[in-house]
Amino acid sequence: MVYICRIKMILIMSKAEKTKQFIIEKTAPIFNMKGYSGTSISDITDITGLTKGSIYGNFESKDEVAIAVFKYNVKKLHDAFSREIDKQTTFKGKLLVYPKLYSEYSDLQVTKGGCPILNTATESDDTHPILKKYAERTLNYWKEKIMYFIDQGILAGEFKANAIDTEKTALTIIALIEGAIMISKLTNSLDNLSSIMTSVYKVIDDLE
Amino acid sequence: MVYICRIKMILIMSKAEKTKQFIIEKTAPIFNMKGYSGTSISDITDITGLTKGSIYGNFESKDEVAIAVFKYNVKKLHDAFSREIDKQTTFKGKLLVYPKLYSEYSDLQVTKGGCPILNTATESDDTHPILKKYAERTLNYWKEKIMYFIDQGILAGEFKANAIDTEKTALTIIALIEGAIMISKLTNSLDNLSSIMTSVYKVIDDLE
DNA sequence: AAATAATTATACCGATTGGTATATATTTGC
DNA sequence: GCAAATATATACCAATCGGTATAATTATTT
Repeated sequence: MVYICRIKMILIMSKAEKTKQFIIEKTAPIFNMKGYSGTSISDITDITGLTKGSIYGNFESKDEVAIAVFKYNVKKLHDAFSREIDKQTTFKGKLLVYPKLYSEYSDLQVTKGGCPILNTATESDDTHPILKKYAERTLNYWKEKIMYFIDQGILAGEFKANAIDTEKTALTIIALIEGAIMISKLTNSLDNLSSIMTSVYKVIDDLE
Repeated sequence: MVYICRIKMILIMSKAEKTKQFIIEKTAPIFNMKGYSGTSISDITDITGLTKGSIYGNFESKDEVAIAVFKYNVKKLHDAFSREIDKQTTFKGKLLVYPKLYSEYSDLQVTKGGCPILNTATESDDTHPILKKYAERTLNYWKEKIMYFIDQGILAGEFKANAIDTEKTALTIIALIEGAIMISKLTNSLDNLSSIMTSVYKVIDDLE
């Protein structure tokens, strides 16, 4: 299903669209590792093997590449989690996918350079309002998703009603995960990552 | 006491040391907001009113300025918290200073641009090993401090013995705070900050 | 296969990057 | 207050920055 879609997509795509996608995929890890201001156009031409003219023939500006790359990185992460979440039959199970995936594989394999939301947020909150807006929207989308799982879990009788501050819980889970990624990357320790993930487990456990 | 020390320090300092300090103080918010690669030497000359020759007469390189600025920002934050921590008589009280200060004032007033550890960590973990090392050491210092308070709290009978994973708790508190700062800055919401701080309160409360 | 449209490469733009050599002020020790 | 030491300013460096006009090359349509 996914594969058929993918092949079909590639067949339908024009040359320009393919090149555009190629640039995005090749550049994604660079932007996520070096950041917006740390990534230069020559970084993009180096990694893609294309020339400046080709890059600017497919994108209006460095900003446009950065935005496309951010969306790509987020989608990649989103798909990886959705695949696991869809397998779960309970809402608690769906929520537990977050700490489970992070403590098992770590996000480093999905998007090289850490969490794109965290990276984009910390770099652009004082400097790049456009990228900031994209990061903010993504964060909000994630928060709403967690809140939805909690609310549905309450309706399904999985979690205790009345005593839960849904938004606070969602924000706490996100804060723990993002803080854990930062710590884990800084200390080069997957142990630290999974250690903090047990705290996320507890937050979710405390809902019932 | 603090003021006397400060005046004495200024009197003893040579011209160069004063200029050096002046550059650090003026540049501190810039580096914390725009990051290492986002801050240029001309940003430094602009904000200080000095010339390039003067900057390079006092610092060997941009790296050296960045390191000095990082240390300065950390010390500023450290002093603000230490002042409150020293007032507390119990170890639980000392631990509670972190969520208390963050939910009351927010760190934004102490170090403009957010938490220097978080900013430096996310920018330099894949790009700047020297700055990364400084951020890592600072994080470790903070972790050890929290662990010390928990351990001492256990010895003093404030917290329950045996059932506490000291390191995990310290990491969880730090992750929550750093994640909260990121979220709060991204969403421009102090409500989100204090909301997550209540989760830090709970982590500390659960120790007893 | 030819004509047209779209894509990529080349060569360039002015501005800015981090950094330095040297000249000019300014402190400092005596 | 004078001389030596230090600190600051000026003018410059090659390299790189993001971006563009145009030429050469490919795809696509007919």
